[in-house]
Amino acid sequence: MLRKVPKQSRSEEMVSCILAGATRVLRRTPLASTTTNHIAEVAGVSVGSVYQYFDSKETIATTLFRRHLADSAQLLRRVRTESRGYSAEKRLRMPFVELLRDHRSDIMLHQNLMGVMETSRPTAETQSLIREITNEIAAVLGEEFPAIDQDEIKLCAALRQRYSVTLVHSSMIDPTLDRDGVVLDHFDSLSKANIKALGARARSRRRARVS
Amino acid sequence: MLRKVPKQSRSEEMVSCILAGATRVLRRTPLASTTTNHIAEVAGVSVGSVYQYFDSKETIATTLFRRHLADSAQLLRRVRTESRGYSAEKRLRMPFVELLRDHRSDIMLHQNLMGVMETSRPTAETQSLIREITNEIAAVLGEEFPAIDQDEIKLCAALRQRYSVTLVHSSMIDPTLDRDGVVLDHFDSLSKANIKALGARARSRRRARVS
Amino acid sequence: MLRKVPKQSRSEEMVSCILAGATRVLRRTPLASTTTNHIAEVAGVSVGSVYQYFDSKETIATTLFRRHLADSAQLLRRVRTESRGYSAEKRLRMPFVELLRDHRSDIMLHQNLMGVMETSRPTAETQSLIREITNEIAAVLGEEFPAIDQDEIKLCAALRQRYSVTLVHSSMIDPTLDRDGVVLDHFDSLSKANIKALGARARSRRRARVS
Amino acid sequence: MLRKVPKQSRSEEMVSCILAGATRVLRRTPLASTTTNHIAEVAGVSVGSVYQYFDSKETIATTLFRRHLADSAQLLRRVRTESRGYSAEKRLRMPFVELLRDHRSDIMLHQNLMGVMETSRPTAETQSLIREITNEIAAVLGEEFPAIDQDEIKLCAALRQRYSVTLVHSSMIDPTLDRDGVVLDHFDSLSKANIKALGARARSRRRARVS
DNA sequence: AATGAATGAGGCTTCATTCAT
DNA sequence: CATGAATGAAGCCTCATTCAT
Repeated sequence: MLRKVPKQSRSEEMVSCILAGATRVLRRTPLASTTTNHIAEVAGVSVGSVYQYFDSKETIATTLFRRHLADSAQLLRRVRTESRGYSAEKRLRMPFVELLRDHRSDIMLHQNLMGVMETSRPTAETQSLIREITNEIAAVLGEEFPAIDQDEIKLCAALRQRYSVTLVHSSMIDPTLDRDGVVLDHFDSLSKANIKALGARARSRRRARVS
Repeated sequence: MLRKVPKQSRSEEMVSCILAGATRVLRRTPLASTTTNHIAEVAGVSVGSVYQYFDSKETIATTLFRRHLADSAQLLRRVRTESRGYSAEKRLRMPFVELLRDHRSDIMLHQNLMGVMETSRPTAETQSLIREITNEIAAVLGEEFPAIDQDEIKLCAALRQRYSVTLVHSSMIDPTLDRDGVVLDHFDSLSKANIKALGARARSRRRARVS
Repeated sequence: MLRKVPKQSRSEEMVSCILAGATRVLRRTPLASTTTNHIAEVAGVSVGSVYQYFDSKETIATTLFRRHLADSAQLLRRVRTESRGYSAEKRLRMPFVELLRDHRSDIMLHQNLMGVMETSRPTAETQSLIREITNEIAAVLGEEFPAIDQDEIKLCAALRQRYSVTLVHSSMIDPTLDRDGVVLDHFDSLSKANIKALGARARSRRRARVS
Repeated sequence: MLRKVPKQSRSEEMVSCILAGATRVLRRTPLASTTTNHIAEVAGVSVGSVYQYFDSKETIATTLFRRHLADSAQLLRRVRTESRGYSAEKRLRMPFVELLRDHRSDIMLHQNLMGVMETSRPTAETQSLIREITNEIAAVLGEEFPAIDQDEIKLCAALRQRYSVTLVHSSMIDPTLDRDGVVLDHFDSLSKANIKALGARARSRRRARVS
């Protein structure tokens, strides 16, 4: 994805600069009206240098998005390893709350990053990161429901991930959701339904196998 | 919203043409890379005509989004009037299934429409349309639970609407989630929980009144 | 110049309406950013009607300019016939003062009308109107200097007309000229020089003829 | 005024190119019907480069006008330093003749430049350049009449400058006025009157001081 | 590598003019 | 004739990208 993998510290610094600049810009400006020149200016480097390391502004946004995904995956893994013994519901609620807080403090930035996903087809690396996140969720569910089929658990995990994301984004858009913990209430409802559905599907499958 | 309210039938036709063209374009192209000229071309009208009625492509998308909301409200109303006698759960499932199908057959179009919501603050008219949809849901719930307080019903309706939207969009962002009816299973779980909660509130209220 | 000479009262009314509208518009808007549609709107008629009577917005401005020239010529003629017996200097000062007042009350309008002159080559009719004005000035000078050659007088008249116009316009542009009668002082200086030059050329011609 | 102050020699060249191109265009085309693209094309640079340095064609014309003022000031200074010993009248006539010739060989260009003045309020820089020109005239007068009060001389210089401009523009609007040196004759009349007035003031002052 | 000036395709928008009603 | 919606050529301007220094 990077045109050139930075090997020297100077190059790494350059890339960090550009990404930091882009982050600052995307916090205030919709991606559509962001310009490469502006990113370069804010980053304190020249446009030429931006093109030294990135193919286009979409590439920059995508990189930023991948970093965000990687951070999220890491958060989930950390919480999972540190929370053994608690119920799946609790273990999955914690990172949600944290992500919610992160997003709220940088609404436009995250809207911009989401926009990247919506506009371009996800790359293999992006999909792999998403899978990593789903796997983390699935791991927690699997520890609570060891009897349930792995595929089934992965589906539930994927759905849960999706609506977590949707809820976070909804909370950024819809001001009525942005207070009194309404979003958390929704999350809890969906979470309960998610786990109940898991049980239901498990039972129906067992019945199907028996008959 | 429209720059000029069409007075002659010719104008109404013009607006329809433009919206139809925009629909066709947005089914294939992300809003960001859509151009006014392209919409005009596909619509078979001149750019000038587009600007006669719309300020920008965003305005067109917003109009389309409002039409979508209006269509959804109408669908709910139609189903409600045609399904008297059935259980609330069934009466609310039907339009969900239909909306789910609609969205999945036009994923990019609906992603584009959602993008409009995400980018701009909702207008009074948009909010009013959403309220209309909530009211339809509330009406169905109210017919099944005539004893329950209106405010209580409205709250449940609002929550149910949000869940539904969340699920539809989740299924849109990752279509693989709809294998094996996973989304529908989750909808059913949520729906049952929603109605159960309503019943619970009804009973507790009755108890409160008795004692 | 007019596409069609209005014969019926309705048509005349139409033309008056359009010119009145254009006048109102050009009082506030530079000709370059004036639009036919706006003129029509302010005039309270449809664009189509404007094109029924005028070829283009330039034609409208030109017509307005011609009316202004005709008015000026009429003013000069009136003052000339009513001021016999006074010195040429006084007789020519009076209309200047009046024109100065007129222009000051409608600065942008007159700037716009001048712009028409500067942009397009003057038509035969325009030139004829200007000649009419020059002739009025020449008549006054001729009455005071009956011995001087007619051609010489016409040249002086033309120059006087030109710098009168230039002074009026300068007074509109340069704020330092717009107070304490500075413009009038200039006019008087130029006027005196004009008349002196007339005498000087007369003498030099006489000398040339003699030798 | 310039969007960006050219730092590299390449940039200065660019700006010169654009101004040269604009000059060539404005010699043939009224500013109103001049386009940025056309200027760029004639200048042999891309539109983008034009916009890198100028906000609009008006800005370009304004720059050209300022250069013209600066050139005029320089001309006056040069003539003044090279003509010591001659009478003030002769020293001031020379640059007038030259400016007259310049303007007549580029009538439309100078009409366009004047148009800029008429359309926009004069900036501080423009006013400063005009003051510079007035100072040059005042310097010449001051050398001939060292006894006269500076303020008095400045007033005469300012008036003389205005007359000159008025005459030059008159001859531009109607070139036939320059047959037989009519404009020059008028200039001489005004010049004599101007200097006579100065002498008169000088004498009256001396008298005032004596008595 | 870094720089930043130069490029120019292409999007946006206006508005003079036409023409069906 | 009057109307005003429709047209589309043409100007404006931006900004992703290149490339000489």
